[in-house]
Amino acid sequence: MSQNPQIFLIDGSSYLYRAFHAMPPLTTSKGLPTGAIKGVANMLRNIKNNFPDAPIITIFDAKGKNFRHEILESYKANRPPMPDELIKQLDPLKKICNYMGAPVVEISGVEADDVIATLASELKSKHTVIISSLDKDLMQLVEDEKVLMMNTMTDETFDSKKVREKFGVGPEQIIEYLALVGDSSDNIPGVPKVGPKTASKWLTEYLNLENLINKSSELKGAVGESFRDSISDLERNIELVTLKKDVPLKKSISELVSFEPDNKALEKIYEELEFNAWINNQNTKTRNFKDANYETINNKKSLDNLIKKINSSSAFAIDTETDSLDTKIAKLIGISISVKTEEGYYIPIAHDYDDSPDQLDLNKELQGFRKAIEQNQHKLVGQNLKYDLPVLKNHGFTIDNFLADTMIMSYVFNSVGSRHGLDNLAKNYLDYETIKYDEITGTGKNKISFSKVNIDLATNYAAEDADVTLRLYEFFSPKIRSEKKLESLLTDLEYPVLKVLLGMENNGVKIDQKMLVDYSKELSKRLEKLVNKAFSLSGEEFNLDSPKQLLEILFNKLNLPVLKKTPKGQPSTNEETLQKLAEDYELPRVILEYRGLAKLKSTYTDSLVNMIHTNTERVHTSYQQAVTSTGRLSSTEPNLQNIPIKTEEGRKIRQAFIAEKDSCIISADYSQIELRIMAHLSKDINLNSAFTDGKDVHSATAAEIFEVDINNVTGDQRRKAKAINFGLMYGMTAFGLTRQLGISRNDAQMYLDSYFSKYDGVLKYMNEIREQARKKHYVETIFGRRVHVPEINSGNGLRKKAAERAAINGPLQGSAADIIKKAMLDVNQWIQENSSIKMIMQVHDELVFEADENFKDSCCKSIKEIMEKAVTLDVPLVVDINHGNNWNEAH
DNA sequence: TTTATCCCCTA
DNA sequence: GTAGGGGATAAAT
Repeated sequence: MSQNPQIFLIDGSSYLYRAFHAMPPLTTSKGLPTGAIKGVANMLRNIKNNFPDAPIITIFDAKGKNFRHEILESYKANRPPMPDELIKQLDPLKKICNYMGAPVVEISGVEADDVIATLASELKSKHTVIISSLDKDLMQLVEDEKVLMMNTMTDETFDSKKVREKFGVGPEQIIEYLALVGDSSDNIPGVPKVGPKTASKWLTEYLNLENLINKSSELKGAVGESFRDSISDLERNIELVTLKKDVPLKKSISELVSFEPDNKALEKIYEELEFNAWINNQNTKTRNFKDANYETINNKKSLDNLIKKINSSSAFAIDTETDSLDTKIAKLIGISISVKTEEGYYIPIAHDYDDSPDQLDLNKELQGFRKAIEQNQHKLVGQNLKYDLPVLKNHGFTIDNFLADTMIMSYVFNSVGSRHGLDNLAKNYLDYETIKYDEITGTGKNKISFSKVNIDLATNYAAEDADVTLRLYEFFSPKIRSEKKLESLLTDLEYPVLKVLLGMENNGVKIDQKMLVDYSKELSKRLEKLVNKAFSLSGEEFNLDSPKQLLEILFNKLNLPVLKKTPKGQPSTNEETLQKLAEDYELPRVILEYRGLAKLKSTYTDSLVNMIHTNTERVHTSYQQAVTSTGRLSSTEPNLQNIPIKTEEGRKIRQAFIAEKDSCIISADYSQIELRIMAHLSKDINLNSAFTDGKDVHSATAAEIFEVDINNVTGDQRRKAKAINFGLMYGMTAFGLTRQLGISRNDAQMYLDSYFSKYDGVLKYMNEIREQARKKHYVETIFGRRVHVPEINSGNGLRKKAAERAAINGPLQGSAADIIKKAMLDVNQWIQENSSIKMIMQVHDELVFEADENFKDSCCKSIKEIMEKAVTLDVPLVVDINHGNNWNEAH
């Protein structure tokens, strides 16, 4: 290592874009976007923290064109303009850099890279220059002992050896390498057919471009031909990728190096940007909270002390460590508690490794602790309690209440901004990097059970999780408490729903295993026949499951016409395309049938059987309460919300969803709930009257659009009206309608115009929603749930339009989700008094029950009534309800 | 072993 | 056109 002092040159523009896309769309309470600022500023803080003595200079691209545009007109022509949301963040960020003592340099007419090259060449005699950037062009500047490059995101440092490893050529060859390969992000065309492999091979063999050009006749094949054709472009490419090292600077080097920070101004701008965690925290610890104190509880005295603290606290966080994600079999390895931020306690219970120390026994020394938790359960805070509560319950804790769940708090606060796992929340809201589970247990085949984790390590990890959970609780509490609707949504809807979901997951659903296994065998036989048929039609064997191989057969071997391409440019083989091809060819028809049956077998028959729990012989899905942007639940392992229904074959899967002996399945679903919500929210007269008069809504719509009597609506007219009604809820476009109905663009537009002229209340409502979204960046459901649409003012037209559609859909889908959640609470309340029925599934607008055969009719009557009364809208809510021996019969 | 792509199932 | 989960293959690691 060189003895010269280090200095950092930061490529601000490069990190700005990266942070903009990587960070959640944070804004201040006034709506100023801050995600990108925070990302870049955080990186600077880390550098300052890790290299406290190194000066930093930040370089940004100046606005406008530069000399490279004169060399190549199309240079960077494929770059979209900088989004508005990003432009707004430029000035505050540059201020922060300056205040931190990392002066900003931007010079017009050249790029940031040229400025960096100039600074590096001036500084390298007296400093070790570390260039921090994501841009590979800068690799050309690397010189061992003098200039290094670093990717601060991944902590990779590049010397010439690392450059050679990554690109196959040294830093001095990078310019010629780039001239050969080109750069798609800068829109510099390289030599066609020459990629990284060929370029490094040639440059290693011929050492430089000059030799390569002189001996170009030796180069073989199509690649050689392509090279000879492109020789004239190479000189231009060299000019484009070579960085200028003689850019005139406005400030002297010594001035830049000795630039002084302004901490007062820095505090002030952090306040304006609401980076609260950074205020008064100049020294940035990335891992441990300042003075955090984590303790292992392994004797009676410290346990009693902890119990006292729990008793006198106003809220305490709890987290369980176990050996399985399945709560039904998970064994409790330890429990962590935090009663006060910066404090955390870990009680190891079942750690078991060589020399593991004695631990307190759950049924002996920990009895008093168990009582304390039970008695203080109304003060209990957790992160994803749907996991911890059943685990605790299975280990003898009687808990059916809690104070807060930080995962749900985050979800209600902003369902869109980020994922709601603890690690993410700590990072996004506390600026804190947690110890990761994988770090202490390892991954893949080296992964060890938590019981094998050293207790000291486990204490740091687990106590930190409890500490972070309590901090998150304190972070979200005031924010949610000040918004009464959000507070009510959280405590009156989501928390009670969490408890209902616990019950449903525990109930599970009975599956007819034999039937599914038999069906799977039948499918295997039919699939084998189809495979053989496909082989004989195509003249060779291939993997029908591989779109890539199929594409080769269909379009290259058999030369079928390419009707559609995938987003990545490959000819598509999706159902829609194959359907059209099937009109003229047999193979696509066989593939379609194969795909349908293969999907049934792999996704439903086989995997559903695999998910039958050995202990209960039932399937227990996991409902995710903090995933969707709109408030809906989602279902995983297995997903019970996408069981087939549309085809006869598919419905056989539903026949396998059965009830215990002397019980039956009841299915209750809301009819047209989202359209009814649209009627309620828009107050459109026509739409409202269709529902209040109990008409068939699609026929009523058809009657309006086509100006016929509702009794004379044809099947085709109703089908079209139905498509329009559905499109309505998805933020319909004429283009979408065209595809759905297979009609011309003009006709689609005509139907739309006709619709909105008859339903002008709907049109008005849609415009109002878009307006509200633009102003507030979110829309609201009937229950006051917020659906954030951060890209509503995006400079990118496509994204903006997509955000508008999401804004229109949000209140409809979201209110429907609110309503069925409320219905679940009401029905569950009623179930408390009726042991003869269990709620077993929720499928967005449908609730499924398993009920005693003897009481099925009275159950149906009660459930229908409760669900229809869950909320009162301007239009009636209607529930269709049925019972049967299986889910298919009940639907 | 992980990640990306394509395809397809639901409300 | 909205909102999701997940299987199989192929490439990247």
